[in-house]
Amino acid sequence: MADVIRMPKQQRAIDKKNRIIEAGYELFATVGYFNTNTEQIAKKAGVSTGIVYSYFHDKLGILVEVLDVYADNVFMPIVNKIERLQSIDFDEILPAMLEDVVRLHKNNHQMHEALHSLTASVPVVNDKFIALQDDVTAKIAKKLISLGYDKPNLLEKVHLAVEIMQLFSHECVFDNHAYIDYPAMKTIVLNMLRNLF
Amino acid sequence: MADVIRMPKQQRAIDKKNRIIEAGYELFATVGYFNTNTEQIAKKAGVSTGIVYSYFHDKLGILVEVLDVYADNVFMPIVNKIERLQSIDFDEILPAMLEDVVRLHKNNHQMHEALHSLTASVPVVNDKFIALQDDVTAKIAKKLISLGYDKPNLLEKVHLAVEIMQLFSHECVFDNHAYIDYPAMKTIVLNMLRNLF
Amino acid sequence: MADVIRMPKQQRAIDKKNRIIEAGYELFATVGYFNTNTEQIAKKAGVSTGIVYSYFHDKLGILVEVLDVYADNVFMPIVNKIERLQSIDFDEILPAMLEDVVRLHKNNHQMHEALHSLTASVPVVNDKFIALQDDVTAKIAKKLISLGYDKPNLLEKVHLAVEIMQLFSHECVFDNHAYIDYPAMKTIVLNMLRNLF
Amino acid sequence: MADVIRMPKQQRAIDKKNRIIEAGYELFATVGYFNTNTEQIAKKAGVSTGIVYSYFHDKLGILVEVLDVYADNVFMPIVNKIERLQSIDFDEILPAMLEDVVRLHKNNHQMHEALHSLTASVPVVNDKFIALQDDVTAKIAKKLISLGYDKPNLLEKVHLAVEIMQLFSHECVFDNHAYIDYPAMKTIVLNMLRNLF
DNA sequence: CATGAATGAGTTTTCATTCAT
DNA sequence: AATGAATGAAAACTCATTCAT
Repeated sequence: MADVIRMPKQQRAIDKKNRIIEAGYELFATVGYFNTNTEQIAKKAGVSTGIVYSYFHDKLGILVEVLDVYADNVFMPIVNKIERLQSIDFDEILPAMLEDVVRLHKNNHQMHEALHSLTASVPVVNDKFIALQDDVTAKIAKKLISLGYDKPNLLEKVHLAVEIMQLFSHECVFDNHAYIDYPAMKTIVLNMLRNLF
Repeated sequence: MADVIRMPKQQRAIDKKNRIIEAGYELFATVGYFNTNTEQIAKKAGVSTGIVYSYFHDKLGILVEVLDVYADNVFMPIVNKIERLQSIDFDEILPAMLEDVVRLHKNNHQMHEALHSLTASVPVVNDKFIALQDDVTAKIAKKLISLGYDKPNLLEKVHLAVEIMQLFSHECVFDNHAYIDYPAMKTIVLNMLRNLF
Repeated sequence: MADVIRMPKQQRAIDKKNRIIEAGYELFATVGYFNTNTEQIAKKAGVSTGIVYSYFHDKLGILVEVLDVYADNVFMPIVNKIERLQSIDFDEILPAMLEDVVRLHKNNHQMHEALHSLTASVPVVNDKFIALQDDVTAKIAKKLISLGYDKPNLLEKVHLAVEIMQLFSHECVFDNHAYIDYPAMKTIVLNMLRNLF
Repeated sequence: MADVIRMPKQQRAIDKKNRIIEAGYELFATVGYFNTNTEQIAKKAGVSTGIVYSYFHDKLGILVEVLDVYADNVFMPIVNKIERLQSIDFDEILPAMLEDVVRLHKNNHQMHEALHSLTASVPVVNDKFIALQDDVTAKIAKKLISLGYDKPNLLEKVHLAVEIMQLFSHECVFDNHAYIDYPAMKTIVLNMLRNLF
């Protein structure tokens, strides 16, 4: 493993690093981490294989930064939106948030799968996922409390709500089950969430 | 890839095949499919590497049969129990079923992760997972109808219920979030499920 | 690095392992350890690159076994001969031993260089060399004592004698200095050694 | 390989070149030529990797100049001292010279090892080593003759004496053998050398 | 002159699969 | 049928050298 990794300062170098992350993102998302090799990443990014190891310690290092991008793409928009709320109206918040989660999941579901698939065998991915969930839950709960929410077990509820939204998004995106009526399911899910809070 | 694979008929051969599947199960569950090699499987099964290719087309072939075992271990007990019900009493059924799901998940969660992780990159695993979910949902729904359940969107509800139970089991097993009060969460989940039906 | 290495039991496999060691011996001797790659070793040994890693943990593992062969080729014949002595007559022993050292060095000097060159950067080689020197010195000293030698500082003398013989052999083999009259030098060296004991 | 290399004339450039040689010296000495890369040398010298190729044809070019520095550090002081002698008194010269050789070896033994290790695989290093030994031997012999020494085989004796001193220094520096009494060995070595001339 | 980013061939090592015995 | 040695393509990673800026 390379001793030192380069922190690119010139714009061109930053672009290059980002292109590698993007290429990794797409390849990991489409064929999976273990089915992607560094040469493919380099080729897709339009760089040499060597330069990859100037910017990343190793292949896993790319994954870690891809995970950060994923977090920024998928969770941050939702958290940011919640944090800008002025008042609590779950009848309004929940449908809007569910829309967002579904939409963002649609754009990133392959990456979600690819990353989730590594939690079992790659500790750093697992740790990052947990930290991300903790962060999201904590931020949303904090905001709700600051807006006056005062019922018990808020953290558990937020955690569950986020997970159920993801679960539903997952169903929508993959649409694997012919017998499922998604609009109906959506209504059911929103009812569940409404009752939850 | 081997042209023909053997359908073992003698008991000794059946045992051998099963030992390979078991070895695969344990290894895939503990270190993941991509981190396991065929030599390790053969060794753990107490057979030669060559013989593996008499019983399975390739490494993926082992995975497929491991997946079947997983289905039998995890889903079938629950489905069977439901199918033996004489009457519907959700206040009784749901807590009992949740207990079962958590317990079975505890025993098989590593395999769950390992298999789930392959849905993105290995089509056959994805297909099998979907078929399994379809089957479980259909069987439970059918039973409930036969016992007189007549509210709408039953398939969507069953599907959701099963997924939420798994989601909760997953949380319990990994216990990754220090701020979660699991008994409280369990009550919340059971309430959600109770309201669902 | 391979988890396990194979201990070949069949004669064919033993031969193969030996052919790899031999190939390594020749290549390390002629072009040096760092200028030899595993593919070259495999090719010279007439085996595939993969099989090398069945018999050796890694490239360094080959070096270690090559070192053992070197020790057997170069030091053991001399030690064995000393150990078979019935009486001490340095006027007879020293010239004979010097002849042996020169001859063996002539046959193995390239390996000597190659191995010696690694003592600085490869700890295991250094350790083996030291152990070898210790062993040779101890065995010769022990034999001399058993034959009645009773002057002081025997270990220092034996150690020095062995090193000076090697030094002279080295000079003879490489014959790098045009101005050196080797027969004359030999006489001088033998006188030194004779006076030493 | 760079077509042309620069002969630095400005002081700043000379400093830069010397810093590269120094950096190479330290790195080759501590971890060996093959375990050092040009980036490390450049970094340690405080220059860019590119500039290295303005002053040296290639990595080997650095080694060659490092070797010159080594020669200046280790052999020249001893030769110079001999050349300043006014009369021959071996009882005085030999212990003093041995002291010098041991001291200089102590300061440079890592480089000695590193360079010696390359004689087998890098012809230019071998050639330089031989030329150096020839030069040292010739200069010392010439001086002794000019001071009236007239016994035969002087070149052989000087050559041997220098080598034995190095051999002893090497033993002292590494101190690898627990059973060696170094003061006693020193006395033995000095006796040998005294008898030699 | 100087920089350090970039190249890409080369290195070590792994492993699914085959095949001689 | 069974063994496990053998294959060789492919993977991750390194580094001497070049070159755009």
